[in-house]
Amino acid sequence: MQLKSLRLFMAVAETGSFVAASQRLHTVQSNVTAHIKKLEEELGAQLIHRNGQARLTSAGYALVEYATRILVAHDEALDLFTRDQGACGRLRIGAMETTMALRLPPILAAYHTAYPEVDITLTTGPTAELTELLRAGEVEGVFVAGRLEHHRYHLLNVFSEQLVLVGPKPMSSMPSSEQWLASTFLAFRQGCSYRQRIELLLASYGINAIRIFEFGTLDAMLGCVVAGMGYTVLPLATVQAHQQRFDIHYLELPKPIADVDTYFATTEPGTWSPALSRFIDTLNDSVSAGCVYGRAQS
Amino acid sequence: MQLKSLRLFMAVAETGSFVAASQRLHTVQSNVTAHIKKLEEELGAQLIHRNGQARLTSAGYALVEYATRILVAHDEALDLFTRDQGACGRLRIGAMETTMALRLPPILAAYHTAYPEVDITLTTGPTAELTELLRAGEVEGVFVAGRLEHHRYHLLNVFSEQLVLVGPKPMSSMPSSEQWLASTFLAFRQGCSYRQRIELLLASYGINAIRIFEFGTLDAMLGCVVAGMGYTVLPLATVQAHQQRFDIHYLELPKPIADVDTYFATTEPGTWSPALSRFIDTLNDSVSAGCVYGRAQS
DNA sequence: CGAAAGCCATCTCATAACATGATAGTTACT
DNA sequence: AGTAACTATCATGTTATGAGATGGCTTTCG
Repeated sequence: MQLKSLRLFMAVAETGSFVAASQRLHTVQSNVTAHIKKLEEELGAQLIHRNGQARLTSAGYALVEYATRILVAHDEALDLFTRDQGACGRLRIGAMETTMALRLPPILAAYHTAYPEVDITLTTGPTAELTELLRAGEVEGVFVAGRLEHHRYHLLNVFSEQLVLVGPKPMSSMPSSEQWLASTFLAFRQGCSYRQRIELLLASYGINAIRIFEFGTLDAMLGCVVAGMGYTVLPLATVQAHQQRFDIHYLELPKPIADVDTYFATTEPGTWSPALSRFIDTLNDSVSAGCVYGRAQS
Repeated sequence: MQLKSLRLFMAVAETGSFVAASQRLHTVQSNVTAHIKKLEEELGAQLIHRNGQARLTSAGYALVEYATRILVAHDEALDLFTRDQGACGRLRIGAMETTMALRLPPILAAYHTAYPEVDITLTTGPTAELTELLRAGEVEGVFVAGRLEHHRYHLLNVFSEQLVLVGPKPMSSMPSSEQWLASTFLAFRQGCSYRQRIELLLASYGINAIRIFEFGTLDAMLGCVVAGMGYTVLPLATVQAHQQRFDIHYLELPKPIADVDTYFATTEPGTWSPALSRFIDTLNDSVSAGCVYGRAQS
């Protein structure tokens, strides 16, 4: 059975004539005859009466229902891919906790307003986990800190964050080694790229082994900072957004360590679903950002 | 886009391999490549990652939903027509009032029990109207009295009725001409074949013009018979079934006029939908009857 | 009743599409 | 690096398809 045959069949059913059907679908009458005949052979039943006017038989009447379902689904699929604009289905996105909390809401809102038919699934996690999800194809794109290094991905530089050291009291300078050793570093669970930054920073101070406490959510972590449990490192914008609710203080970090770019990473263009394409459009509209490619590396 | 391509695509999606997909659908790997490639060209998006294992891209993931819908509908249609047994959809049947009331219920019940998925639409009317409905394709089969004479139909002799004259009092012989002229003949509306019979009978008595009162339903007609409004002609079985409720009496009519066969008329076999085929099966199971064809006549 | 017009089935032919098998190129794994 | 498994590409024979012409059938109109 061919989609073309079903289209011709429906055209005959609707026009009541083989000739009219052939004209509607820009082909020739003999073609219509051949397709209908083949359909009839496959289904083992005459589909159309040929007594003067072409009317549906009982069997044809029964086929109409299925043909309609098939062709409607086909049309929708074609429309989705070929017609610009419009998206539906599911969109699975991953993001870091901090990005999710601060940067994503307006973008998601804009996207959802524009394409309400898309079901969005959000996953949060540290950069390493997100990268793995993307690699495994369980999400269609992830917001991560720093460039991905494992595969060939399409990277879109969407945000530039400035990391700051966050503590319970005002700080005028970096805590001393003694202070570090006396406190705990609060971080997201393994894989958080911010955490790697602070480890790098501490290493430059000659501090290698510090106590680390891992959190799953931002709020819990900030609560513990306020309680004086230790320090953490977060984007400046995130800290400022939470200073109303938490009595936290920050210290700017040295430039090369402080600057972190957040990328939206996906597989290469051309593999994008319409829903994903539209999301990237929305992203580009929301931020003015450059666009670079990551390269495979062993 | 071809159904074959979608099947291969789904096979690749499910097996995760072009080779496995080709084996599952009994074809060759290069074929799978070609079909997927064509699909990708048509949709303008890469559907499958080929990095070692064949995983769906975001676009492929989006297509799965539509492909599933299309293929499920296709499978159902094929199953419906090719697999024996099973029927669904709609079945539109017409029948005379008397057939509907007495003969059809057990048959419809049996059919509905066997094929609950079929929606049955019943239409009642006199033979002439039913014939027209069948000709116009608005019903798939009709129960009519006597052979259809207009087109080439498939006729199934399902019931043999014996017509009797029905009146309000016991009769030992045919009413006299005076009695006829003094009363009314109660009949279903124009087109009822029983009515034609009585007109034939009366004509043999030399009575041509009698008063006729037309009814739409059996109950109304019987009520009027009881009230002494006139005579009517009905199948013996129908009269006997109603003698509990109505004080009616009957007189047997002369053989050639009394005997009426009820046929189930449909278009020719081969045009039957599965639902209709199953119905005819059920009919054949319910009655032991011969099977004849009506012929076209100008 | 007969002629004409419409409509569909059939046929042929040229072209396009397809399935196949072999081969080359890629990637992942050891 | 070498191997194994996988996919892309190519050449080829076959099939399927679409277009046009023709003929038979039915309906319609004079």
